[in-house]
Amino acid sequence: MNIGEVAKASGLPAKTIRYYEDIGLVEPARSANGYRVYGEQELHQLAFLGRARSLGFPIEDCRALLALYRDPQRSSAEVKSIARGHLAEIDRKIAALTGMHRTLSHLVAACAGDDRPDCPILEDLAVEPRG
Amino acid sequence: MNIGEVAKASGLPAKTIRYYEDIGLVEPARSANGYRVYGEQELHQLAFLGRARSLGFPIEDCRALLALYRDPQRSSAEVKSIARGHLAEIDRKIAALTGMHRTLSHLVAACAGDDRPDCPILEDLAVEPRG
DNA sequence: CCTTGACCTTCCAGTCACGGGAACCCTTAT
DNA sequence: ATAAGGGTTCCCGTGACTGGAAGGTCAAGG
Repeated sequence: MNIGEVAKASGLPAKTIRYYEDIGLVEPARSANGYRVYGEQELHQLAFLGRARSLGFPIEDCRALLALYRDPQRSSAEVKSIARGHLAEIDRKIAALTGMHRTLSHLVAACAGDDRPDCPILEDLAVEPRG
Repeated sequence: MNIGEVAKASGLPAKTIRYYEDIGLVEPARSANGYRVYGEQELHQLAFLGRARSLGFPIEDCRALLALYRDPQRSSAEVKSIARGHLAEIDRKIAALTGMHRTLSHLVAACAGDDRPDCPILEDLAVEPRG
């Protein structure tokens, strides 16, 4: 398969697939004309990466997960540890966003949104320095 | 005030303050020796930016908010519109993260985490391409 | 045989919001 | 004279791609 077919089948853009080769994630063979040639295995691995990325795993986690995926001697504990780390990161991000949401939604609710200049949102942002 | 004092008072790193000048957000005067010189007004504006950034507003939103902050003729409607746009973006991000969290927490719960290779997490990631 | 169009290739630049570090200048105190 | 602790500019790196330029390859049609 050429990169276009693999892109269609995996759902990843060709650009992304080349990038993954660049950083050593999935390295296809080359045909005589220099085109990338992918087999079923590479296709599976690219789809695996796409799914992992869609769950928000950073690339380095994906690299580790892919290595475990390839290794029949892996322990599920290693996989679970990576997933738990990522889950903790997700929790952190949700907490940060939830805090912003709470503050901002209060401010938005308090703002008249008319043509006068008075605005609780700006008043909140204009907090005293050093206070 | 020199950049160090302003950094302390505003809570922003000096690097960030220089960056904000680079992109035209807050442009201080210069003293004879080339040092940046900040007044109270600039300090307030930098603190304003720090607060806006801590609520997750992207820089271009901050630029617009700062312009409104400076403009006594502003309408609160403009401020509210920016805030609502950002709030929508936060909602989008929370929804995406919540989806990841749901999937991942199920998978983590289902994984034994022992020294055997069988792993529901990897099985989920190894979804069939094109299916 | 030539051309067109759809592929493919590499490489470079840009994204966002800074942070690290080098190399150098200014001021004050010892 | 020198050392410490400010300040300055400039360039590179981050994460995970995306866009675009310049050019090679291949199959079909006139």
